Amino acid sequence: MALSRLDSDDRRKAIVSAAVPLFARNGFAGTTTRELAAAAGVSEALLFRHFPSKQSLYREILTLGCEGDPALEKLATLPASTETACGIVRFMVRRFVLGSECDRRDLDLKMRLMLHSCLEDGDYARELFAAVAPRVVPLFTASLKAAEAAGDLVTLASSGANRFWFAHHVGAMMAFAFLPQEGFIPYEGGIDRLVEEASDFILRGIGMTEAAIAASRTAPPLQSAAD
Amino acid sequence: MALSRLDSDDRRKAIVSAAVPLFARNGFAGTTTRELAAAAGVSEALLFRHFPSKQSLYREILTLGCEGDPALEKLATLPASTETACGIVRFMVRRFVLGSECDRRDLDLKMRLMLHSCLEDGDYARELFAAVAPRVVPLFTASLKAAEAAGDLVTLASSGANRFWFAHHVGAMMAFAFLPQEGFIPYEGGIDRLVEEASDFILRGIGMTEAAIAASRTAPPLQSAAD
DNA sequence: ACGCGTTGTAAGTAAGCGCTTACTCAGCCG
DNA sequence: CGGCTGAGTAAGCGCTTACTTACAACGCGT
Repeated sequence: MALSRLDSDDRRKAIVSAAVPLFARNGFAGTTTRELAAAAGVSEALLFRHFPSKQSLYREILTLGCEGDPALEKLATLPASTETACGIVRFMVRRFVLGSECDRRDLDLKMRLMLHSCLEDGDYARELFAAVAPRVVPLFTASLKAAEAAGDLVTLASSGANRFWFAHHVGAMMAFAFLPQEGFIPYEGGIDRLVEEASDFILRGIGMTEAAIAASRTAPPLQSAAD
Repeated sequence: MALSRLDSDDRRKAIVSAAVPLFARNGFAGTTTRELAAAAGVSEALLFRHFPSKQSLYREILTLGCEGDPALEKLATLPASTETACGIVRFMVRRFVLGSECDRRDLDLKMRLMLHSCLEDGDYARELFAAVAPRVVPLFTASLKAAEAAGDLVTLASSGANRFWFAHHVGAMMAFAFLPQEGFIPYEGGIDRLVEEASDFILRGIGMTEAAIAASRTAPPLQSAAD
């Protein structure tokens, strides 16, 4: 096997990135070290030189996977407003259903690791949400307040953070439903309509007025625009 | 091992019911035939006398698990109405978060099998939803129409079935979040408040008026009452 | 009492698992 | 060049896996 020599760090990274889809697809118990080595194009022995155990390779993948989405960084620059609240919802739903910029595979892998974690100890899921939440939830709740002040949002007793999670749940569950080749929820209508209906459902759910929802429907997607 | 002799059918059932929690907890690849035999209190050999393979035992569990929830039968007796629509939503959310009548374990097992299926081929999930949907969705959409006629529901372009699935998604995802010992979503407030906020979120989302939502909040839980 | 089908098991099997050992070879410094 | 270091592997270790085989014990009709 003609194998180009890499330094330790690059080889580690190569092994990790080759291992991600395997663990995502088959889970920890369902993936063998032989498969991992073959996918990385190296011998099993080399795999164990770089990682003391299969478990430690899996752990490394999960902790690396906890690094937040770069798309979240853009959010920080947005003003708290009705438009931002609506934009976050529509962006999130579109992303869950369609994936990020036509890259459905990356979403697929993350969702699968997420589900595997959820079936195991939940550590990965917990850390992932702990990393993501502080970058989105404060902006979202602030935007809810701004929308309320602007008369675009009904005043509710419900917690802003919880409303964010409910919104997330609708999107996330749709992503799960599309994980198998053939989705398992018999939605009506096509994908685009589904995204719009789900977004509208959520916006109504968080208390947005019909006028604000209608306005957001034709607004451009999220960008760090003027206030 | 002093083992009471059972006839073939009873032994099969005993093996299946012993196997369910193992497969649910550890998945197919993560469960060994030794563990299965030990859990059923029989030898591995007997296990293979009753099931030609580990896979066939797993399949049997999944197909048996597709049989609908008895609680769904009661629904058929309900009239299509605002109260029924609200009742279905509140019932579903409570069930997903708290489990059926204090039996959280059963819910746990079904959710886990569901997730495992979702990570595999999705067949179990698809069949389960195919079995459940026709018993709930028609009543739900009919109730939406009745609510709309009664002035309790805003008229929307959105499909009734899709609105049902969105409602389901909020509840299901909360159930997933509570699968690990420690939930992985940082909800605010206690469980009861969470159930109420989620239900209200959904009811607003499907287009229910605030008045109807408020009325349903104090209504008794679902029962086949008079119209 | 006896034969016979069914229920059950102890003791395997080959194959595959995670992981280790003992080794080769390329590159680099003196 | 010669010795050293670190990347890389072939081969196989001990153990577990899913699955089999050969045989024992029960229950029941005759």
